[in-house]
Amino acid sequence: MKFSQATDNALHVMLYLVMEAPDKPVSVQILAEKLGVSQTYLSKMLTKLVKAGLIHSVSGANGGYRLKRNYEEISFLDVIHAIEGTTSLFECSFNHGRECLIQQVVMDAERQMEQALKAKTIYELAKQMKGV
Amino acid sequence: MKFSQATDNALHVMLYLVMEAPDKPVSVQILAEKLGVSQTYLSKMLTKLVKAGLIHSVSGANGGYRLKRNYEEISFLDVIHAIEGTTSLFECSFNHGRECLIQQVVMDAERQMEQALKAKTIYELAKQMKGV
DNA sequence: GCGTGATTACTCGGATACAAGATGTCCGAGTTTGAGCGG
DNA sequence: CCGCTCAAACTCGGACATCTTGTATCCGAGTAATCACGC
Repeated sequence: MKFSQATDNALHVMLYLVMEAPDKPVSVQILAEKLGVSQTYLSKMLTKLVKAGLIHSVSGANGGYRLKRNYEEISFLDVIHAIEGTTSLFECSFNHGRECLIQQVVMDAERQMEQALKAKTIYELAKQMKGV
Repeated sequence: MKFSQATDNALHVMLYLVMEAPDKPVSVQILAEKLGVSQTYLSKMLTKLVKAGLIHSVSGANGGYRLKRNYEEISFLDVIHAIEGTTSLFECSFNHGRECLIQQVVMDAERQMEQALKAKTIYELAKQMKGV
């Protein structure tokens, strides 16, 4: 159980967009270059971010990916859910009559983590970095 | 990113041992039967639990697996770490000069979850279930 | 009756196979911009 | 100077290849308890 590389990339892309180009579309080419990963793979993640409604895709010449209007509100959890999916991290595979108490304990802990990720926005982090 | 089936099994095995046989060794055969999984696969997880120091293995006839003395103190986190490993869930793969703030945010959230898992013991849950 | 050896019931660990998911690449189709060309 | 066409620069999405990891099985080696046998 680990966060995937894709999540790592997605978070860095979002941070880059927020810091460097909150209003202009940026091509995959440039984003991939900045991160040092392949264009085609990065585009997979960007597609997921688009489907999750975090960014827009602008097709055609001078196109690329652009943040949506409400980019200040995008949290870490939003990005992570877009890439990793929103299903619970733990699912009991046994069907012992009552609800599984083990599952409840683990899911409670999971919610703790999600709450922390939800509280922190990309925008907040960007401001913090510019301040440095 | 999900908790593995193995973790699910391990937690249930531990709960079973604490509830039903805190002092006697139980063979893999019986444990596997109770959970409805294969013996050979379950033994892999038990081996990990042994290496993590959570249980003992008793070889020979009438052998099996037995809890260690301090079984009241075993937390969910102990079991999960034994199976999943203790490495951090998130590692930034870019080496931008300074430390990665993204990583710090995610790791902070991770620690929140771990703290919740550390606070809950298997023994506590067993008492709770017997009370029902 | 007592010791010795064989049998039995276990764990332990390595080798292996298989499936799923993450990672990574390639290419054809659609879309918009902008430049070039002809009237 | 205006409008039309065409090429270029993009994204989009599917098909595919590869690698790692989780899941699962099998089997031989080692170990402890128990039973049988012989003295």
